[in-house]
Amino acid sequence: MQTFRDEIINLLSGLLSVDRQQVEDDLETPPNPELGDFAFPCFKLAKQFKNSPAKIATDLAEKLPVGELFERVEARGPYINFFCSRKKLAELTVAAVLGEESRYGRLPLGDGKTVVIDFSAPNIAKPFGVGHLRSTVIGNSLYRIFNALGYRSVGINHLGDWGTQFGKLIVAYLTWGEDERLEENPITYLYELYVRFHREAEANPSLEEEARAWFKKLEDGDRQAQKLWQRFRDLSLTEFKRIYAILNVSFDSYQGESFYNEMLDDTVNAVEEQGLARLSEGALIVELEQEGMPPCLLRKQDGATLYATRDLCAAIYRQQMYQFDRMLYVVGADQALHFQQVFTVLKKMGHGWAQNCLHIPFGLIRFKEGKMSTRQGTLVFLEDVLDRATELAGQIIREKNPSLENKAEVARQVGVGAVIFGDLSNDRVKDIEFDWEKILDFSGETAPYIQYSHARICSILRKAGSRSDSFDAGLLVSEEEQVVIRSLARFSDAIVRASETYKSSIVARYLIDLARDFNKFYHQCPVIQAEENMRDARLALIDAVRQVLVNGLWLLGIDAPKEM
RNA sequence: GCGCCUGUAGCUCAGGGGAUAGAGCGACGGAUUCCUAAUCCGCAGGCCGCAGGUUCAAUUCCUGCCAGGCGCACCA
Repeated sequence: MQTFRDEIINLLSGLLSVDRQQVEDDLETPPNPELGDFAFPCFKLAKQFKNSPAKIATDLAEKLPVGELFERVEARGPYINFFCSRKKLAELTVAAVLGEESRYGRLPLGDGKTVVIDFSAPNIAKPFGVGHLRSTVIGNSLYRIFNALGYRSVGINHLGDWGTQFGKLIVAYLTWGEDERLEENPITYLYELYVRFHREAEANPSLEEEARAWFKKLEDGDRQAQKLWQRFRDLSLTEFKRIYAILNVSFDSYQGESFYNEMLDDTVNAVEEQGLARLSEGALIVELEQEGMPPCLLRKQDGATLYATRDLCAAIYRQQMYQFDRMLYVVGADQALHFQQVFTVLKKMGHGWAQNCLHIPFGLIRFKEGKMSTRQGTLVFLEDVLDRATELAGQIIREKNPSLENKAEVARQVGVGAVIFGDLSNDRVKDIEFDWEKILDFSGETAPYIQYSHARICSILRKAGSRSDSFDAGLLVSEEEQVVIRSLARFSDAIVRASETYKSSIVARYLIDLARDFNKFYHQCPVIQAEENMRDARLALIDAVRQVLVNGLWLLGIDAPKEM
C-alpha cells in the first residue's frame, strides 16, 4: 500500500510544486470502496489557484499520468480519487505477507530506541483480581506492539511487595494462620487472612496497632518479620507467574517496591539538596502550587516514605539502568494526579527526560452492584473468570467439534482469548462494566470470532493439501477478494497508529475488520472447488489472511488454535 | 469547590478535521446436498449530551453549560 501512496505523493507534489509532507497529510482514505483507495481533497488549493475545488480536481485528474500502479484516477466533486490497480495491489500484498511471514507488519521505526513499560504491578498481599487484568493485558500488548516496531521493550512488574498490608498479614498469619493451607493455595489463603483481619479489626482496633508495629519491625530488619515477608512474596510470585503464563505475559524485571528501600533516602536527599522540599504539618513535601497541583508528599510525619517517593526513586533508577527514550506507566486513570505530581517533581529536579515519562491511563472496572472491595472480600478473582471462560469454551467445543483432539488446550486458548480481547477491544480510557454475560459471549466482535476465522482457514488449507508456490495473485480482482487484500495491506498502519496513541484497541479492531472481510469472502467465493488457477490464488490469499491474523493476535497476547 | 476523564442506534461500543456517521448484541425474517452455522445475508433503529466559536469543511479542534465517573496531605 505504501508503494501506491508514495507514487501519489510523488506525482502530486511534483505537479503542484508543494511540500511532500503537505500532500501526505491531506491524502486520505475514502469512506467507501466505490470512491477508490486514496482520495485527495482540493479544498485547500482553491484559494491558491483561485478556482473551485471541483474544477481543480478535474484539471489535476486529467494531468496525472495513470501509470501501471493505478487503474484510473478521476475527479469526483472536490476530490481526486485514485483507484489502485487491482492486479498490482493483489500481487504486491499477497507476496509481501507470504514472503515476510511472521515479520509482516513490522517496521523499523524504533530501531535503537528503548521503551520501558511499567505494568500489571499486583499487590503481593492481595489476590489477582479482574481489576489487575487491564494493566496486565494493555501493558503486555503495548510491549509487543513497540517490539514489532523495532523498539527494545523493557517490561517491568513493579510489584506491590512492601507496605503496611504486610504488617496486617503477619498479624493475621501469626494469629489464625495454618501452614498447610498457606502452602496449598497461597493467594486465596492470604486473601482470606487479609479479609479476616479487616473483619476482626472492626471489633478489635488494637489489631491495627499490632499491624503497624509488625510493619515497623519488618522495616527495621526483624528476622521473623523478614522471613514471613519473603515467604509471602515467594509464594505469591509463583502464583502470579502461573497466571501470567496463562495470559502469555512475561516481564524483564520483577523489581517491585521493596527493591528501592535502600535508595529512598538518597532520592529524598537529592530533592532536598535542590531546595525543592519543605516541612509542612510535620510532613516533607514538594510544593506544586504554581503548577496548580496539591503538594507531593515525600515523607509522612513519622518519617516514613510514600508511594510518590518510591516512584521518583524508581524512575531515576530506571533512567540510569535502561537509558530509556520513553517510559510508560500503564496504571488506572484514578492515579492521574499522582503521576502528574511525580513527573513534575522530576522536571523540577532538572531531569529533562521526565517529559518522556507518560502515564497511560485506563478506565476502571465497575460492577452493577457497586464497587468491589478487596477488604470486604467482594473481589472477583481473575482466575475464576479465566476458568469459567475456559469451561464454557470447552462446552461449546464438545458440542460443535467433538472429535477435536486437544480440547482442553484449545478451550483455554479460546476462553482466555475472549477475556483478553474483551478488555483490549475498547478504548482503554473508558470505564467498563464487569458483566459475566458479556465476558462469556463468544459471538460477534470477540476473540473467538477471529480465532474461528483463523481455524477455518487452517481447515481449508489442510483439506487442500499443500499450497502451490506458483500462483497468480493477479487473478484476485473480485470485490470480495479486493476488500480482503486492502485489509491485509493496512496492517502496519494499524500497528503504527496503536503505538502512536498507546491504544491496543486499534489492533483489536483491525483484526475484527479483517476477520469480517474474510468471512464475507469465503461465504461468497469457493476456494477448494474453484478452477485450478483461481484455487491456487485463493489458497495463497487465505494463507496470507491466516498469517496476518496470527501476527495480529500475537500482538494482543492471544493464541490462534489451528482447530476449534 | 478545584482538577482529570467520559457522553454517538434500545444495550455495548467503532469512527485518523473532510463525501451518505458504522459494527456487535438484542428483535424480526432468511441461508447448511458445498471448504467447521462460534459463520453469512436481509430488515429496523440516530437533534453524534446542549449552546456558542475556529474553519472552505466539526461527531472530530476550542470555550461555556448539563449529566455521569474518578481524583484532590501523610494508602498504593
